[in-house]
Parts: sequence; structure tokens; C-alpha cells
Amino acid sequence: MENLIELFGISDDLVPQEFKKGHILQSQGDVNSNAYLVKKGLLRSYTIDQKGKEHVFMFAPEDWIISDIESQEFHHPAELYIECLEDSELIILNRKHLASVELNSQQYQQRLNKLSRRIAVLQRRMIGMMSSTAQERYEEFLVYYPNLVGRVSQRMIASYLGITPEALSKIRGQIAKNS
Amino acid sequence: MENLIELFGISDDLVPQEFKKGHILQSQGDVNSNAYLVKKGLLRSYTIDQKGKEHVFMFAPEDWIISDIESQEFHHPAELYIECLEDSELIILNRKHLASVELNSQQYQQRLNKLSRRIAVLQRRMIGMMSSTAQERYEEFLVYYPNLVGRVSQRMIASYLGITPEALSKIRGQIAKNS
DNA sequence: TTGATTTCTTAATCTGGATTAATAATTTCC
DNA sequence: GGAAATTATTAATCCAGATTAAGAAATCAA
Repeated sequence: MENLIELFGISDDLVPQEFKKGHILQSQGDVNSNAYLVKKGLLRSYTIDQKGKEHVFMFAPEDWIISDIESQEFHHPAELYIECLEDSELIILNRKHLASVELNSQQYQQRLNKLSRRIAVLQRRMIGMMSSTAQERYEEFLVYYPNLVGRVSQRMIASYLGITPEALSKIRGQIAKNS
Repeated sequence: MENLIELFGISDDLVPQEFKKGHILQSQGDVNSNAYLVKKGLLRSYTIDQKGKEHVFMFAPEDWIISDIESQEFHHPAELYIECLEDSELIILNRKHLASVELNSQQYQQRLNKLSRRIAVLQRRMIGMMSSTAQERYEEFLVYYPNLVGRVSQRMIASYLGITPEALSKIRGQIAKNS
């Protein structure tokens, strides 16, 4: 738990809590949202749009932090649901931990680093979304997140990629055929 | 220049430099990339993909900071070109300013805040990309960036939205007709 | 265990936006 | 100021991925 202490300072109450698969940690519209650090298990965040369709925004396996930044940082109603895809052990980080606590320089640097990484990931994903076909995005997903492949349903991978499960199924058939 | 000093600490050499419209500040592949704070004018960042197509990643009008985070923070070759769309006055922030300088707590908080906002913007854009039609995205662009509309060519707005200029032209025709 | 629900696949049809092409309007630059 | 280049518009055709539908496989729940 070393790195955690470094990142979030003193932390008496930062003890993992257990949640069951299927548990929804927060919902669209919630105003008091947290960040979740995954010690064990797997989470996802997703929206449901005007047309009632679900879109996976991200997956968070072990050692990832997941939150709706806009809600968590700027106190807006959450855009994202956050859900356990497996039984999970989580450390819940609320505003008390994340804001206004006096940290040392190294801790701040690490937080800046974490946020920068997140931006880099989103930048890459955004560019991929604009410039690559669904098949190319799927193949890149396989490379970047090989450990997620067996753990997450096709349906959700498709949603993450911005396509329908039918389209992903077709792509997979295509790939299987050509090899 | 108050807020700048707050954000980036002491800053003798943080003097605006002038660049002409069309000037390319950095190119894809560059390893020593900077961040640019726009005091006056307008920048954009963009990639060119495998198929030779250009994709605008972001615009940066006055008081925005633009960079290729992955390159700037993690020393990877830049993915993004950064170009002046107007004659501009810029403050160039290199690693010396952005990393390892000892800042006070408030300065760190402000930097964290800036990065969080960037993530929030990218989150919104990503979700929009997955869940909205081109027309919806264009209309949202008009609301979010009304000040950019006259200043930036349709071509680039289309590119930012992830569509072709022809498609945007059709959408604009559509909107004009229905009002 | 078994019935019910959810997930995955395959296939036919449809559609938003891409591509191609051609012309008009604007901007650039000598 | 005028030729050349870039930008914007319109229209015809095309295509990646959506939609719809229906059956098979896997998972869940009692």
C-alpha cells in the first residue's frame, strides 16, 4: 500500500471495502461522487445516452483509479455510472482525500503524472476514434488490454469501441477467417 | 500575467514570442516538445494518420495551453503537429518550467485543476463521439465554442468533429433550411 | 436441474456519412 | 490587381457499420 500513501497522503480510513459483481457504485446524476481505487476485481464506467443506449467509457482492473472527473472534481452531476463487473475490493477516495489535503511535492508530482497519463490515453483513444476503422480499433484494444479480453463480454468491448455487438462479432469472424 | 506566475512559478524567461500564421511550432515525431500558452492568436493541434488524412485534435485560443501531453510529459515522439492559425503571441513552456520545479501547494492545486478540466473536456468529447450524430456534435460545438466559429475554417471544424467538409456543408445547409 | 434471461453469431436490409467530381467563392501571394 | 491555390457547396454513388430478426450458446437464478 506504499504507493497509495504516497499519492493520497495520510490514510487511516483508506481500507478496502468489498462489493459484489453487479453492484452499482454510482449513477448518472449523482452529485456526491467518489473515485475508486481497485485493489481487486474489475469496474467499468458508462453512460446511457438520450436514445437509451449504453456506452462504456472505461474499464478499471487492479490498481486503476476510476471516477467521473467532472463530477468528482467540479461537483457537477455525474455523467457516468460506475459498476462492478466482478466481485471487487475497492478503496473509496472522496473529496476529503482528493482535494485540499496538504501533500508534499513528490506526492503532487505523482498526481500530476497520473492525470497526464489519463490525458495521454484519452488523446490516443480520441485520435483512434477519428482515424481508425472498427477493426483497427479492436486489434489495438487486443494489444493494449490483453488481460481484459477474457474477463469482459464482447458486448462491452464493442460498446467501448463505439460499435454494436453485431459489428464486433462480424469483425471477429473476419479475423478468425484470415488466420 | 499574475495567474501564469501562480501556475508556473518564477518566470524570468516566460516572455511572449511572436509567430506568424501558418508557422508550425512542432511536428509529428518531434522528441523535444513544449507546451504553448496562447497570449494572443489561435493555435491548433492535429495528427496525420496512416492514410494521410488530417485530424484536428484541439484548438487553443487566448489563455489556453496546448501541447502533446504524451510527448511533453513522457518524452515520447510527438503524435501531434501544433500550428498557428493566426499570427500569435505565445509563451513557450519547456520541461524546465513544467517539471521538477518546486511549487507551492496552491500552484500544484491549480495545475491539477487544469489537467482535470482537460480530462473532463476529453471525456465529454469522447462520449459525444460515441453517442451523437455529426449534426448533434456540430450544434454542440457551436454552443461550446461560439467564439471559434468565425475564426476557424469549416474544413477544420469538420475535421475536429470527425467528419468531412462535404458532410459539414450538408449539415449546415440542413440547419439553414430548417429555420 | 431446468427454465429464464442474457450473450453471441449470422444474415438481410438500411442509412449516415465517405468518396468522387465539378463548380463557385474566397484567400494568398507575386 | 490578377493568376493560382485553397475553401465551400452541391450532387451522385458507395460503403462501413447500424438495425432488425432469429436461432444457438452460455449464464443465472430458483
